[in-house]
Amino acid sequence: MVLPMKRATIKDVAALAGVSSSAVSRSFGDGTHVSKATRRKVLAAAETLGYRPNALARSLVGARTGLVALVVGRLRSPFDSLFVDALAESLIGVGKHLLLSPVRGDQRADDGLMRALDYQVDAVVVAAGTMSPEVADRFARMGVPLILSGRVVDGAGIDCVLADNAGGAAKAAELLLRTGCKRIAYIGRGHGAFSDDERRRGLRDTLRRLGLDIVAEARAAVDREDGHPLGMELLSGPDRPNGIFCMNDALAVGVIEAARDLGLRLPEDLAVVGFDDIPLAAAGSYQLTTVAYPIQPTVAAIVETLEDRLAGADWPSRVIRIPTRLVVRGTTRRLERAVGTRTEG
Amino acid sequence: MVLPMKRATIKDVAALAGVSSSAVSRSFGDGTHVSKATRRKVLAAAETLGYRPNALARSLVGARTGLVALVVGRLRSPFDSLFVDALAESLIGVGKHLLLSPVRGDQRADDGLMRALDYQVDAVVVAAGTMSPEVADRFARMGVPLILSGRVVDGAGIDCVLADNAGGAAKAAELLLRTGCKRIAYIGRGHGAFSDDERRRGLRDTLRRLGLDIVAEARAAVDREDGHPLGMELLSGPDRPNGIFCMNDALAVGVIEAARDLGLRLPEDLAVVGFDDIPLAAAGSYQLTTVAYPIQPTVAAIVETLEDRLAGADWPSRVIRIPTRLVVRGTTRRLERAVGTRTEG
DNA sequence: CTGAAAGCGCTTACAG
DNA sequence: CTGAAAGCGCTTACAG
Repeated sequence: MVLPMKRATIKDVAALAGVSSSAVSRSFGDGTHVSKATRRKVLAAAETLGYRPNALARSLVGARTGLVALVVGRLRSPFDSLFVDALAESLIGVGKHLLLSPVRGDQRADDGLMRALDYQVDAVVVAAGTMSPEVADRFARMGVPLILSGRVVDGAGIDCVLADNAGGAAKAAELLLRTGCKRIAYIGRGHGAFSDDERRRGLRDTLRRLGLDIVAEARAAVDREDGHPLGMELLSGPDRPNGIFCMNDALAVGVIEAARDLGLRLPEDLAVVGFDDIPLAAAGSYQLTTVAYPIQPTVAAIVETLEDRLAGADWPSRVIRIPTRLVVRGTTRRLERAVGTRTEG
Repeated sequence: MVLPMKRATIKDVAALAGVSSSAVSRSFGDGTHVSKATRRKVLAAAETLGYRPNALARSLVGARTGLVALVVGRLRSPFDSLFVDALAESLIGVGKHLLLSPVRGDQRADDGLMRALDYQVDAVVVAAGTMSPEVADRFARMGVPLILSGRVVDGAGIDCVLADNAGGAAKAAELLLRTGCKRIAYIGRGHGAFSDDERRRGLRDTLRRLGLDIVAEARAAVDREDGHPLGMELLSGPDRPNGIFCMNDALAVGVIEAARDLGLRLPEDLAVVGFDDIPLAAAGSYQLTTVAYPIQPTVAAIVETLEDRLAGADWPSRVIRIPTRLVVRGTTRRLERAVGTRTEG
């Protein structure tokens, strides 16, 4: 039986290589202030001992931990999991690791944020929950960058990355109008959720410019499962809408199911437009027209902002809007004059 | 403008409270060996300074880090993201934090595992990638528990948690047979993926016991997007199968799309059974019959095993099989004698 | 119960 | 280029 073996430390390597621990440390650092010969000896010793620097001890000295926390809610929508996946992968690319700080119940991201601080994270990305001013302030004072995903909050040192919600909603509204919808409804999350609010207002403002208004609204969580009952409700009433803009694709898919259960034809009786462009939107059974919110650019903007901040950038705060793109599929009617093109900016 | 403020340390608290750092440390520890009065003073001082122990420094001394790494691939299937979500949440419940170690391309989980080790994780859950014996051995020698999710690998100190794949596949096979399917195909991942292999064999063995065999097989990744072309291929041939068992629900949904594109009626012309029971399987548009692989018990078993190991349990290795359950929906024909019941064990 | 001291594994000025 | 020393923020025996 093999006895539990302690991890090799810098001292072990120094001893084997016949040098000081300083030399070992330098050999694993930027490689400066070490002779090639010393470095070679050190690396060889490290190899035989299977030595790898202890990231935790290293960060105690004042260097960065390489840890970035993500405060996130339930991974319900496919969009969320794709986002987490892309972020984790992207961070590895810049030598950082993602620490998950899940929060539930829509409330206090504060707990997750404070836990992250205990681990001396280099930065925190907040994608869910609400943040108290006290906690935000604390991050600012400690110089830990805070990046909000999907919402804008004013505050020194707080950067925000999110979709051009109003623009995307306007595109959806215009498409619905131009394809003949007059009674347009909105289904969203409600309760003051940031992106939801912006999308609803984007729709409303565009409609109002033409003298129309949202004819009905429903609020829910953001699941496909929630979309179904809300769709049923909205579509069973007396003054049925003939167009529905949904806060996201997951809800839209639920609405489509509901429309089918009611025997409505899409897009003849009802047009549906979603938001996100999750993979399922392209599935044959849904063919959902939607406002694409691309994940790669979003994650890239987050990581870039994060690196700028860690490099010392000290602008008061930055808001990056990710452009959206209308993807026209089968749940909306054809434009009278549209020919051939399926996607438009 | 507020100057960046250093985090309060144990010394700051000790000074303010007028005690030694030892006293502070004890007050934040198990609370033993401190008088109530001292403790109260310390906690008050900590409160005013906003002090919280540095988790990293704490773990340097030899205690645990509270970090658990998850080596995971792309979060493609909804099952994966639900799993990550449940695991992260469950770990918070026992005071641990999930560090994401994403790996790509199906290969070397080794990189992710070694990175995890650099952060002195208390344990690692491996849900993707292949692991070299050297790395597994290293974990064993260092006494860091390794828990495999979804696969069995022999090795000292390696525990495994996974579905009762053979049993689940047998249930699927029996249902297909009892509802009249004679030409049964399998669509899976191929390339020796562990669970895929077990499910395929479970199907084959059950069929063989009745003198039948799998009439066709297709290999793919595990996406819905992959299921479609494979379904097309399998269903366009001369000797079309009338029953397909898919390695997971995502693939099955793609197959359903393909069947529809070909004008096949489900379940009359073709029966489809999946595995996992993702939320989408219950959607009106799919109504997929599937072998449910429940996530909560799986995650619970993982966390429990992890805690047992950290508590010093030293059995050589443990394999936990999570029972599956057949959920009968619309993609399979009705049993001749079945009445009323939609779910059977 | 309490504090001074040593030490966890590293890095970083500081001399040489 | 190189090493001895101090120190990062904590905990843990060890005396008192």
